[in-house]
Amino acid sequence: MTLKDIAKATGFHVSTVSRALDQNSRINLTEDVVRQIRETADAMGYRRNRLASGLRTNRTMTIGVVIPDITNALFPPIVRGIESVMEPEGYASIIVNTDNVPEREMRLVDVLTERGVDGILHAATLRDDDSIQLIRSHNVPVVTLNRRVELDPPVPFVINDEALGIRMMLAHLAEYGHRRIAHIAGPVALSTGAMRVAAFHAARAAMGLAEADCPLAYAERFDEEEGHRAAIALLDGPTPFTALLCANDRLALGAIAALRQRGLSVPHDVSVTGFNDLSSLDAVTPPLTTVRILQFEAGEAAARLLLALLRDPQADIPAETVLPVVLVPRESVATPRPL
Amino acid sequence: MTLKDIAKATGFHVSTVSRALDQNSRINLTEDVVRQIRETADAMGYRRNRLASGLRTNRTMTIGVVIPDITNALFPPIVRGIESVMEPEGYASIIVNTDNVPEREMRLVDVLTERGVDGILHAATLRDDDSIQLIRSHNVPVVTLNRRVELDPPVPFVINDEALGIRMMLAHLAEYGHRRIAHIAGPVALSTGAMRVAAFHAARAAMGLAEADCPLAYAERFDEEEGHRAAIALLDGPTPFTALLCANDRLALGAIAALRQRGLSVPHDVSVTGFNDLSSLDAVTPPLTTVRILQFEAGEAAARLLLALLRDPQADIPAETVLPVVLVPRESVATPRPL
DNA sequence: TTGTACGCGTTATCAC
DNA sequence: GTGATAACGCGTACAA
Repeated sequence: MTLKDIAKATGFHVSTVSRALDQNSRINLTEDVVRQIRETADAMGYRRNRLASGLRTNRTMTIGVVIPDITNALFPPIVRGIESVMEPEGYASIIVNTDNVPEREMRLVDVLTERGVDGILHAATLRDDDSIQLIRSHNVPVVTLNRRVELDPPVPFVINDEALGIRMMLAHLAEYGHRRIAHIAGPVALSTGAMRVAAFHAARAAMGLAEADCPLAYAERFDEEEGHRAAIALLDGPTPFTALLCANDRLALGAIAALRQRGLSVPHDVSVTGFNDLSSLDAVTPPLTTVRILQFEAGEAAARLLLALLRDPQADIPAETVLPVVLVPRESVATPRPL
Repeated sequence: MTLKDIAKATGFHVSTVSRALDQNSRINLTEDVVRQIRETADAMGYRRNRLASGLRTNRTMTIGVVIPDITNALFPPIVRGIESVMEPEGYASIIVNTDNVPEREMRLVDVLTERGVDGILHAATLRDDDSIQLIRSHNVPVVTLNRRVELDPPVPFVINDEALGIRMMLAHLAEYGHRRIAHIAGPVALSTGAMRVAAFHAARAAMGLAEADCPLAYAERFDEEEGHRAAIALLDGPTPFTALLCANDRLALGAIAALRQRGLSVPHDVSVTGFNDLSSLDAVTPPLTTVRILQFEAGEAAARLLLALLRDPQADIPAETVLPVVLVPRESVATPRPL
């Protein structure tokens, strides 16, 4: 079923049929002709060939979504948020997983641009990321979300209020009486890791906690294994602590496992906190005190920004969107036991 | 950068360039010409336009992946399994979420076929599913996974050994001494729900447990809310039970919440079991006894089947692939307390 | 071994 | 208002 078939069936010319089937050009046609063409097109089950259309218009009505790993519970809600905005507008999404490997990222961006995606939503960017440059060199609009990239000219981004989250959590721990608060920082190559550890330093200083009392360990990935390793490193370090503020939930889960291995109870011996509020964290033991971020909404917001760019590449869209976060107090924090 | 540009730069004709850049037709060309063309193509950064290529060949090197909901932890590993096979072969995936709504399913299949996907992996099929017929009417190869559809001619599928899983779990409970075992069945519109409840009946009878001692409740969706509702219904029913075998993990989680609300302890008052072994189920309280299925491997297997079909639509591939399951005993099962 | 010519399905831009 | 034509980039039967 092609335009040609409909043309033959109705007796009109292909171009007339094309116009009748297009919302915009339809205005130049007699209402009667439009109706007739559309009816037989429907009857014959005509469906526009998006490849041919894209070849002609340079628009595929497809976007690329770049994420680190869909099995990480952080990302599926983001993907659904994106879909909830893009799908009603007629856009489909090609999703690729980078595993935070730069080479993979570059190749996958190639995969996307080869298929002529109209734009890219990038939730896997590193702070210094060549793939963004690559995308730009193809003149493909891009918005990052969850993380940001530091580049000139700037890339519009949608992130969470990392600083506020860390501040609230630190204040929460202080309220319980903690003065010796350790931090497991995330990878500094990611904006989330970097921003959270910077916020930790700033908030700690502002609250008058001594730097010497608040030891730090850096995780190389945002996962349980690294959380475990970093917690052990802190426990084996010279500085005692009563609370452990982790840069995300998975680090916290790993840290809790490590503390238990060392015979420490959470929260009675050490309080532990996370960040993100992955689902079913209320079912773990103890239910984890954490910071809730807006995953679905981040996807929505970024998609809306991209949509504006797709309609008009010169559109003046906000460069920075920072979504609010909420403290979720549960049971992994208690009053400190005297050291 | 098009073939035309390379042709101009090298002095050869477009078709010669096209051939030089294609693995298969290259054999007809002088080695020297091929080298020269490929070198300048590389230097000029040529990349084949997959749209134009697809328009010509009817192959987009893109497949469609239909799942119910990516935020359901069951599916991300499946998606990665698919990707692990398809991506190295040059295929990209368009992923769509049906939410188990038939109308949505139909529209999303349209989205996929419009974009000319070469094949579809369908993990969201209903037992009686019109979207599969729709796919077939477009002559697009399809393999279902996780679930199966009952259609003639049959659609190749990759599923888990549901019957074995249920049998093993029932035997496990019986070993602990349970004779009064309730079942929360999944939606019978899904092959997983139907096969598990059928297996429950068969295994129960084979083990000599009285049907009257083993009450049933049907969930309308595989989620916590329905698990909760069904558990309450069983508790309010006339038949007492000491164990509750749930058709999947999420139903079990909901059921445990319901039991607790009624002041019952798991596993001391009632043993509860799940199916699937979603990640971090070992972190919940109590750690859930369940059946582990091979999610990633299911994705891999289905992708390999589809790949065979993409190479040769007439390929003789196995109609049924049943992956092994493993019982994972944890702490949600104990010896029954006398009624 | 290389070049010619055409068509895939659509749409933009003419002319009438 | 409608029709004719060309072009998007590529692949391939056919000719040379």
